[in-house]
Amino acid sequence: MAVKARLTRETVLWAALELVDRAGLDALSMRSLAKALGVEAMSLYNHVTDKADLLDGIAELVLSGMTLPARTEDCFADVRALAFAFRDAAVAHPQAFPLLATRQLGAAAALRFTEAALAVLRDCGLDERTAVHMLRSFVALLTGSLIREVGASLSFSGKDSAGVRARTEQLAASGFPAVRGAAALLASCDHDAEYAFGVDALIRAMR
Amino acid sequence: MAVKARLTRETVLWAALELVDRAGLDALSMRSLAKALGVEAMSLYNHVTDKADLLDGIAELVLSGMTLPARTEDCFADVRALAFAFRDAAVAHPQAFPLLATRQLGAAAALRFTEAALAVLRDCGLDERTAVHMLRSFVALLTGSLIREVGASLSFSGKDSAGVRARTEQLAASGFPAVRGAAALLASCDHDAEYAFGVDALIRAMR
DNA sequence: ACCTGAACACCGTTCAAGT
DNA sequence: ACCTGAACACCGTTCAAGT
Repeated sequence: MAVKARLTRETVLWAALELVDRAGLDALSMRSLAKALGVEAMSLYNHVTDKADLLDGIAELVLSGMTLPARTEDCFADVRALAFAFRDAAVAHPQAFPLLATRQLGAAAALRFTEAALAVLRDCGLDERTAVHMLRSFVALLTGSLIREVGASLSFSGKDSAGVRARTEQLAASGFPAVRGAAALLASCDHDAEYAFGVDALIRAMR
Repeated sequence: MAVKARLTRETVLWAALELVDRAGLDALSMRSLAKALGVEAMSLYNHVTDKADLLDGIAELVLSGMTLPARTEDCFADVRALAFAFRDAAVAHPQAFPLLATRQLGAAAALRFTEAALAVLRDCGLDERTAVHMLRSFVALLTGSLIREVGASLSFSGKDSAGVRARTEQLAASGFPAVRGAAALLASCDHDAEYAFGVDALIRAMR
């Protein structure tokens, strides 16, 4: 709308992220993005080399939006805060998160986070090698948790009580005894609490 | 080749998985799959409802190929064995793994694994609620680890020593002190050891 | 330097028609 | 019941042409 401003890589990436937030990853095409910008599809190629580059750019944009927590005197609390900063950045753009998880983010965008995390882990008394291992374990846990969370989105959060009840009954009738026993627990998921459980478990392992 | 056998859902799914293993997810289209089966694209719709159903079917196929380890007297060793059975199933079809991670696998295919894991965790002395939390943390860690592993594939495994050296220098020149210090460790990744580190950390937290 | 329009070689999916 | 062929409404990307 308004006057058609000159395109830049920044405006293209922001518009792409906005489109993904609003309509999902499947709705993002070079043509639909161009239309949202009031421009022809081919104009985009002056600012991104191809669609893969566009997706990389979106991932970097989301990652660069992460606010790193201030340090405190408690290094374990700092680890926890970093984990939740990661989550905050991800759930701010849930539809875009698969891009972060799936593609190898060219170190550049991730380095701020890596630097902060390594510094905190070293302060907790880990040697360099162990700090890197621990960082990788944390990132894997956080990534896996968030993939489940954004994949499950509404239906699994427990808000949809009819769905939860239906799933509980289905699990209870599965014929697997341990599954039957835990049916109600398996049928819904408090993502925030689940995330905290995992983070705290790894922190416990660290001590 | 040979006589053109009648299509079934099974043959369609197996051919799809074979195509993904050989040429990657991007190479899988209804048309390319049909050609591989010596058939027209529209014939596939007699056996899968649409492409999403096809992808679900592939995910289930991979998951159903998992060999669950026999129980031992050591429940913690059993947890570890389950984690590596999960990894074995995934790396047998690395190109297909993003399908498992991304989509909500309709419980059915995952239940065998869930049942085995819950039983082992209960035997380790966890109550029902904690066992479910712990299972979710494990699955998140394993999923996140495997996404990194299949995403990084060759280049990051340490085999490509020129690449490792180039990445090390780049990280060392990044201007981030903690990153610079750990540059060599960050530049490559022994996926098997990394996986074991994460699994053992969570097991330590469990005890 | 940046944007456009037409074109190419693809997609997933529908529908009516065959057997 | 299952397979086909033509068609529809899309894709990403190229290229030559405009300004």
